[in-house]
Amino acid sequence: MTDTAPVRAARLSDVARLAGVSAATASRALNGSDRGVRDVNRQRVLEAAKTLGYTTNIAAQAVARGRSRGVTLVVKGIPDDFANPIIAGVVGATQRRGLPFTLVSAGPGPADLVEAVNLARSHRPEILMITGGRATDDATVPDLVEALQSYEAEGGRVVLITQEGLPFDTVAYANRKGGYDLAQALVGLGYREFAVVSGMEHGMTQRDRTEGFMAGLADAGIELSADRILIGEFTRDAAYAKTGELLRRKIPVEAIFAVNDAMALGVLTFLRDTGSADQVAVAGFDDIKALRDVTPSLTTVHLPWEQVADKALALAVSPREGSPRTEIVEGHVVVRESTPPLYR
Amino acid sequence: MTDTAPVRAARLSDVARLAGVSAATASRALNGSDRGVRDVNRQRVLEAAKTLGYTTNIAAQAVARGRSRGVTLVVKGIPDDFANPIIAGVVGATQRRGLPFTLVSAGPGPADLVEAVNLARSHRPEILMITGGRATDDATVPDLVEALQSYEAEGGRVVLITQEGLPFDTVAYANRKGGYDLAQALVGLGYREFAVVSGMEHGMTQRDRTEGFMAGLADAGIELSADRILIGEFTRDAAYAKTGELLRRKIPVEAIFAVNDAMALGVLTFLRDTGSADQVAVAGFDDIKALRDVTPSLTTVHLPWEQVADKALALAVSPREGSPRTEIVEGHVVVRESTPPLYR
DNA sequence: CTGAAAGCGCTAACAC
DNA sequence: GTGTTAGCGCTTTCAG
Repeated sequence: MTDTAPVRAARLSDVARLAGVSAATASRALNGSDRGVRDVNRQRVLEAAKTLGYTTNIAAQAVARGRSRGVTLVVKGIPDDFANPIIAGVVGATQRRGLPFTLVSAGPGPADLVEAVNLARSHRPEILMITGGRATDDATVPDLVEALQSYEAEGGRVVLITQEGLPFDTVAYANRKGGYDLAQALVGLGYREFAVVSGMEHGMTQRDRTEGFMAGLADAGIELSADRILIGEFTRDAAYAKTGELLRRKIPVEAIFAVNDAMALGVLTFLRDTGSADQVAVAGFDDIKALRDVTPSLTTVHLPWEQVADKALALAVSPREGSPRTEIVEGHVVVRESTPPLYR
Repeated sequence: MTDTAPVRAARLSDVARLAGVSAATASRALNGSDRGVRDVNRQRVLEAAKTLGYTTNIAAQAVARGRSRGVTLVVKGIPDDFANPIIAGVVGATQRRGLPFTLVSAGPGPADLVEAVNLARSHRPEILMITGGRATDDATVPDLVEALQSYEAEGGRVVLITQEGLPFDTVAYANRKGGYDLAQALVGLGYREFAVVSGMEHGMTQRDRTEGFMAGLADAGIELSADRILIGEFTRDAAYAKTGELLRRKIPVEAIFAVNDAMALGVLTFLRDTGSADQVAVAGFDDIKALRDVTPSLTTVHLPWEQVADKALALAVSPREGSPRTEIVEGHVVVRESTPPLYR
């Protein structure tokens, strides 16, 4: 039988000894970015590493270097079902650049984000990215900003995705404009009576989308009264429920705008379940891939997800500038079957 | 203006000094699992840490301890949209237990898995989990096994999810049984003429599901000829295309079994696009949440995703046993609208 | 181009 | 209980 006594993993010094060089040389050959190792030695080291099954001890490397390579992404609110295109994008983008990627997931409470950021900080990554919604009335924002600022002061880079308005490099969506354009498109299709199904009251994303939508309507001479804006949770289920509430109130509605696709799906499903699917149009926001096969296909605002992660990473690896930069990613309206032209 | 000179992050010794204790005591108060610090001192340390904005340097901790806490998950084949219930499950399960979670994503090639495992190894995590499909003819399996074995020899714990048949603790689905039960259920509904849309030829998962399905048919006296089994990629798009091929061949088909839900969606969409949705039944496998609102709702084999991650973690934290354990997670057939009873 | 030596920040015996 | 003293495995001056 094989001996089961815990063996220690091969260390750099083991590799060095086997290759007949010093640890310093082995280090340079294996991980050092600088050149400056004779080819013979480099070969020897590489070979020794292979026969020993050596893998760099990243932690030790991070301690010695003072910082660990790659990006750590903090995500607020990982959904159990729906796709998170941002995570996928960042995973892909880091992979393409050969950067190690680590994910830290934050719990649902407002304070959880700060906690998660501190956990992420403890990894001392070169790049820290944060994504996920934020409430406008979030009392923990100062804590968050402070944590992030110390982190930058220590030499790390911070990029926010979606978290507009904080003093860090940011990639954000043109939520307002998307809402505006969508409203105009729907009016162009002939709709006049609208309702909005939105998420929690203080969410920035939904607020901007809703405001943009209202502005778009206003510019077409249509006013959206407060009773036509339904506030619930940011989920498909909440949207499903809210739609029922709306219709029960007998408010005449030709089209419902849900502030994201997941919610639009809830609206759509409610309408279908109650047999009113062909009487009320539905539009969403995001254009998530997982929904491309729903029927009727969903009119929505397409967001170029792939670009988001790339832009974020580009910001992160470029030298810092005096003041924080914000990259706005614009979406565009995609009209599909869920909002057929309305002839009156 | 504030000074921009890179400040160093607060170290444990800084905290200790401010609290008027030794580094050892500070360490014990902050991170040490043992008790043995007077309450006064503990308070002092905690307070000092807070005023200094101290966060543990995880890397240093890992070096000192020889291993880093938490689980690293290696995922083969992260889809565009990140709709991976296993990842979500593991994120949730680790979070519930307060364990740090790290994700390493493997590229699409067979050798990429080994590479990703070695990257994961270099983090020296306590627990290494691997998920994602494997081909039966994968030539890199020996390398994978070797890497994983050295890792265990070094004291790490390995748990495989979905990757049956390797000498490590494993959580797997009852793919064969699921296929079998589904076949029986469909026969019970009155179907007799079947086709299977499957993924790459050498995939273990799809092979087991297909074999189980065929066995289920066989036990009902139905044979599935080879020309009724379509092999393509493991994606919605491939399934869409393959369905077209199938129908063009004029093979009489009453029901199509797609080996996973994503592919079933492709089948469904093709049928809908060509107006034959109500003539051919469709069934999938997985019961992924994102598809709960498709129409017609999809008959499928429900897999208890939540359990998978929990079981995997339970295996990982329990002491190792002499021989590798395998936990089989069973699914159950859920009949929905996509396979209405067929009266003949 | 290479090696010796001094840390990186933390933990873990081992004394007191 | 608490402090002292060695390291953990790697990188990085600094000499040569």
